[in-house]
Amino acid sequence: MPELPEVETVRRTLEPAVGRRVLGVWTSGFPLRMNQPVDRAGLERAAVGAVLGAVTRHGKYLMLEFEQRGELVLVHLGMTGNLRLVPQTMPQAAHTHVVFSLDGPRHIRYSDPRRFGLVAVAPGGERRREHPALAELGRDPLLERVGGRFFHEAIHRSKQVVKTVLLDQRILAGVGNIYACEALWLARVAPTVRAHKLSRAQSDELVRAVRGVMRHALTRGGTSLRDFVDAEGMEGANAEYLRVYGREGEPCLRRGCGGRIRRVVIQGRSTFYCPRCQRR
DNA sequence: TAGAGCCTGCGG
DNA sequence: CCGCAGGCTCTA
Repeated sequence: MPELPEVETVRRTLEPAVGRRVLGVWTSGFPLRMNQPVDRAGLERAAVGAVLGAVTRHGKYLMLEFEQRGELVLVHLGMTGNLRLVPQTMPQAAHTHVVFSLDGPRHIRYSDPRRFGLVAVAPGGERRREHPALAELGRDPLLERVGGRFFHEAIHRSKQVVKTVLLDQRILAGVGNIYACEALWLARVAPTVRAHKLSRAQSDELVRAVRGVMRHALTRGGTSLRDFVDAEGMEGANAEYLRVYGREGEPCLRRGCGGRIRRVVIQGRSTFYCPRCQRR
């Protein structure tokens, strides 16, 4: 479900919880990503009794940071996860797996029907990269300086196709299937091009496109295709601005192109592009 | 470095 | 019933 713009939207809408004290943690007992059980004792150690100091993000990972504590809570939404700030009295939705009760009228609930997500404890501060999920994360294109030089350097020896490289979280953190397709369309690069074939200029263009489609999506509160909602339960409005994703067989929206959008499978993921205007 | 696997739900 | 889904991880 969520890529960088959606996760950032959740982060922002979670901010009202900053300053609240965590009173308790509840877990469903169901395992999450890779059948890993949620470490309830660890969550209690990291959060209970502490004041939520900040909600930060790197790529698709959210981090709940607590005042006067040495650990943070790491959250990844997988495909269908969501973090909601809801009234304590609201009935618990199906597939709720973690709840942080707060000293205010609302508490934080994590739900995830497919259980591909992650709620875990990681060391705080500079040591956060000791957690395996963060260890190899690449640069966040909206938080860090990422230029064509960096990207070109990272991929110029790769034998992979460019779509695969965009999805590699060790290079750019936060790009997912939708925005990879959208950025490639915007940069006029076919997803099947070998990464090492990209010129420095095309790398510049592609990185700019990644940032562009993400910033734009963020201003719309993210893309809701089926079930994405932010912490307040609001859907994003970006779906109607998608240029290629999900548009197989429809006309290319580039002025004067006249091509038809094709769907191919790359790395097991549906990939949409215009064979007419995206260079291969 | 493909491909399978992890899960549930939805739409055709 | 079948295929497909915004992600990641482990395996051959």
